[in-house]
Amino acid sequence: MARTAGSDGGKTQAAIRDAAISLIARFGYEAVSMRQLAAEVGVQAAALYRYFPTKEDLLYDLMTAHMQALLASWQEARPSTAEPAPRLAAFVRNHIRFHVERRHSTHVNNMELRSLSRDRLTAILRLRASYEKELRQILRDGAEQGAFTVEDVTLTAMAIIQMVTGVIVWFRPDERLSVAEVTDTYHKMTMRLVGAREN
Amino acid sequence: MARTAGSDGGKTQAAIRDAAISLIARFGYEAVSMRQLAAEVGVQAAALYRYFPTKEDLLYDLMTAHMQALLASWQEARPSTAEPAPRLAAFVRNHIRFHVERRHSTHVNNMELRSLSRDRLTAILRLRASYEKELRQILRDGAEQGAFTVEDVTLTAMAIIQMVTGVIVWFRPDERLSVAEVTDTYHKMTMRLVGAREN
DNA sequence: GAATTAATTGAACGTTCGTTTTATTCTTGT
DNA sequence: ACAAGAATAAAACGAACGTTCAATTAATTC
Repeated sequence: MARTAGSDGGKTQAAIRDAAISLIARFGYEAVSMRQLAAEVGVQAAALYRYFPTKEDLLYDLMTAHMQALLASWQEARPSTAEPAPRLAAFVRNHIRFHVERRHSTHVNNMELRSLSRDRLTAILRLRASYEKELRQILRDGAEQGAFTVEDVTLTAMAIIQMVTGVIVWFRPDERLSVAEVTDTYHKMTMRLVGAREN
Repeated sequence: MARTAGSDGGKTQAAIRDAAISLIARFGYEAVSMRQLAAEVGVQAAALYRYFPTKEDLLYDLMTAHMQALLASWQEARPSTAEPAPRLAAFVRNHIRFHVERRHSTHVNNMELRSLSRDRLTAILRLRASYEKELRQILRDGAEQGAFTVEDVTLTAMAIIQMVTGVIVWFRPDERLSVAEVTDTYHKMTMRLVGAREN
């Protein structure tokens, strides 16, 4: 057999991306075979190679798209004010919202870095660093203006990132807490963590 | 050929555990082959099966040992006082010390849960839950006694665990900060996070 | 409606995987 | 000195892996 009725390259490529994110998030990159992925999409394994030259190319594509979407969402959400407190609040709230909405691809980006080649790992880490730099700048401004108490900007930034990204490890929608409640509590904890003045 | 001069089952088993932790932490469970592991130990792949019936048995052995060592270290370190603040301080300090000392096996326990069978996953998660329960109890006592400000005990416990375990993601000894400095800063951040009264 | 391009199949490639089997050598207790 | 058992090597097993290739059909273009 050959080309099937109604087949469309664009739709197939999108379906591959979706299936790959969900399968890799659940079972891990190494544990997911190209045949298993193809079966989920509803094609033969060979068809995948029309869209992604290798398995690693597919992984890199997914991770790059995730990081670029994260950076874009922060550019969209960042406030214009120079005041540290509302900027930190916006960062935490946007971060949690984005990561809860994209649990699966966040999982892929956090767990599968070691399956990338050196160059591609470097590229992803560069994108990640530029995102974390935004948080460090907020903390540095807050410390300099006396609005925050921060012992070490880099360390505090990592602590906050780990804390808020960790939401996706345990949070499941439709449970005890809503996204809004979780975000509110994390916002309060973050503000206390940096010793923000009450106002 | 067959048995080699100076071979000793006890030493070989310990060498297998050490090599497995370091290789799996670096490359991931699925990516490490039994042949690669055997080469690191300095034996043939078949020799591994004298000590561990299957690859998954080996992984489960490593993860169980890690969790039991963690619980044991807390039993050793927990203070006898009923005051929440020193108890929380001891928890955070012991947690960071333990995890920095055992970066590799912590990595294995955090990353490879999905490679376990259902029953074994449940067993590991049970051990983990009993550890987290200790932290929740401290937070609950602190909130009830008015020593802490805690919006949600479960959520705050997860936030603290994620934050302090995250140290191993970025911290490397022999760098800018010492373990003691990192521990001190995390201790201060944790105390502010839970709104601990100064005293 | 013929020619061209796009999308997919089915079969096969060589390699590596976890694991088993069998035979051989070393160590230990008597 | 020798038997018993522990420890390992070497080779092999079938299955699964990522990937390639030629053939074939559907859609598009002229």
